[in-house]
Amino acid sequence: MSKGEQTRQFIIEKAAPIFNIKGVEATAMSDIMQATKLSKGSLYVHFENKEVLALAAIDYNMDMLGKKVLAKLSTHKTMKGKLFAFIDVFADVINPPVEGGCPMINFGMEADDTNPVIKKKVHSRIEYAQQLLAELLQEGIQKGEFKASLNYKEFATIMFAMLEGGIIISRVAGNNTKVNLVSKALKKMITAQLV
Amino acid sequence: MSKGEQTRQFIIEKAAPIFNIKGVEATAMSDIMQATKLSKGSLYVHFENKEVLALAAIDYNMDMLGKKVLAKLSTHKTMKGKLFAFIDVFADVINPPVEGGCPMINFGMEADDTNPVIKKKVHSRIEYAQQLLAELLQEGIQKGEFKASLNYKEFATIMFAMLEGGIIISRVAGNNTKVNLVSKALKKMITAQLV
DNA sequence: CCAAAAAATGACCTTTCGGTCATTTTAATA
DNA sequence: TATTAAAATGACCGAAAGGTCATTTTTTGG
Repeated sequence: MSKGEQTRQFIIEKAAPIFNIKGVEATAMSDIMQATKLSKGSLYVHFENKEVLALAAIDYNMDMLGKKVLAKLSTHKTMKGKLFAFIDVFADVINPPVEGGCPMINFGMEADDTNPVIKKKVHSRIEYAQQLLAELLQEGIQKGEFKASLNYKEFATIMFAMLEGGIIISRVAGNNTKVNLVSKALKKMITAQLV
Repeated sequence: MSKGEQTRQFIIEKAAPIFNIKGVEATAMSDIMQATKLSKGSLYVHFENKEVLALAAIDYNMDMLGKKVLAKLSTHKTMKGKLFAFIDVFADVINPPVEGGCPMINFGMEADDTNPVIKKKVHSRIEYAQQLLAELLQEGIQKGEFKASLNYKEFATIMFAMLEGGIIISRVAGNNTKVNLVSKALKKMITAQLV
C-alpha cells in the first residue's frame, strides 16, 4: 500500500466516527483536520471534496458494522445461535458495534429527504441486512431447526424493524433497557419457531 | 393574540417542516427568512437565537403529530380500533402526519450524541407515546376486549419499536411496502390478544 | 387621534465554511 | 544516489453562517 493509499485510509478511519456522530452536514472539514492532524490541503489531495469523503466514511461505517456482525455470527453453529448473536451485537446501544450507533439509521434519517445518493446507499445496506436474516432463517428451515411454515422473508423484515426501533428508543433514553426488552421478545418469537 | 404572538407562531409553523426535513444543524436562518419572507432582524425579535427557534419548531412538530394521532383515535370506539388507527396514521411514510416524517426519529437521531436538550425532549415524547399505547391496551383489558394475560407495557414498547423500525426501512426505500408488512404483522399480534 | 411601545428592516460584523494553489517536503524508482 | 512524481503544507479566497443594531414602520391603548 503506497503512502497515498495509507493516508487516504487513515483519513477515512478517523473521519468515520465523526460523520456517524455529527452527521454529514454538521461535520466540517476542520473537524477532520483536527482528528487527523493533517492540513486542509492534504485532505484535498486524497478527496476531491467533502461529499466524496463523506461517502467513503459512510461506506466504512457500514462495512465495519457488517464485519463485526458477521464475525459474531461465525462463532455460532446453529441458526438460532447466529440470529441471537445478530440481535446481541446489533442492539447494544451502550457499546455499539460502530461508534455513534447504527450508521443505517444515522445516515438514512439525515439523507432520506435531502441526499438521494446517500439514501440509495443506505437503502441497499438495509435490504442486504434483511436478506442476511432471511437466509439465516431459510437455512434454519432447511436444516430442520425452524418450522417449515415460517415466512422467513416477512419475519426477517419484522426482526430488523423491531431491532432498529428498539435502538432508537434506547438511544434517546441513554440506556439499554427498552432495547433489551425488545431483544427478549424477539428471541421468544424465534424460539417459538423452533421445531 | 397580539401581532408579536401572531408572527412568532407564524415563524414556528413555517420553520417546523424545514427543521424536520433538513435537521437543526443543516437548517440556516436564511432558510427561515425565505420561508417566512421576513427579514433576519425580525426573526431575532421573536427568537433570541437559532437554538430557541429550533426547540420551538421541534415542539411544534411533535405537538402536531400528537394531535393528528389523537384526532384519529377519537373516531374509533373500540380499543382495537384505536390501536389500528394509531398504526395507520403513524406508519404512512408516503403521506406522513407531519411533513418530513416522524420528528421523534428525525430529531432524536440527530441529537442523541450531540444535543442533550433535544435528546431529553424527544425522550419524553417517546415515553409518552409508549404510555399512550399502554393505556389503550390496559383499557382494552379492563373492558374485556383483550386477554388479561397481556403484558400491556411490554407490548406497547414492542409495538412502538416495530412501527419506528418499519418507518425507517420504508423511508429510505421511498415506499410503504415494508412498513405495511410490519403494520399487518402488528395488527395480527393485536388480534391474537382479543378475547 | 396621538404618543409610546413593539415590530420590522437591512446594512453590517465576525467567524467559519468548503475549496484552491504555489511552494516545500517526502517517497518512489531507475 | 539522483531524478521525478507524489504528498503535505498553510496562506488565501469568496460565500455563507449566526448574530447585532440604529433606524424606520406599524400596533397598541389612553
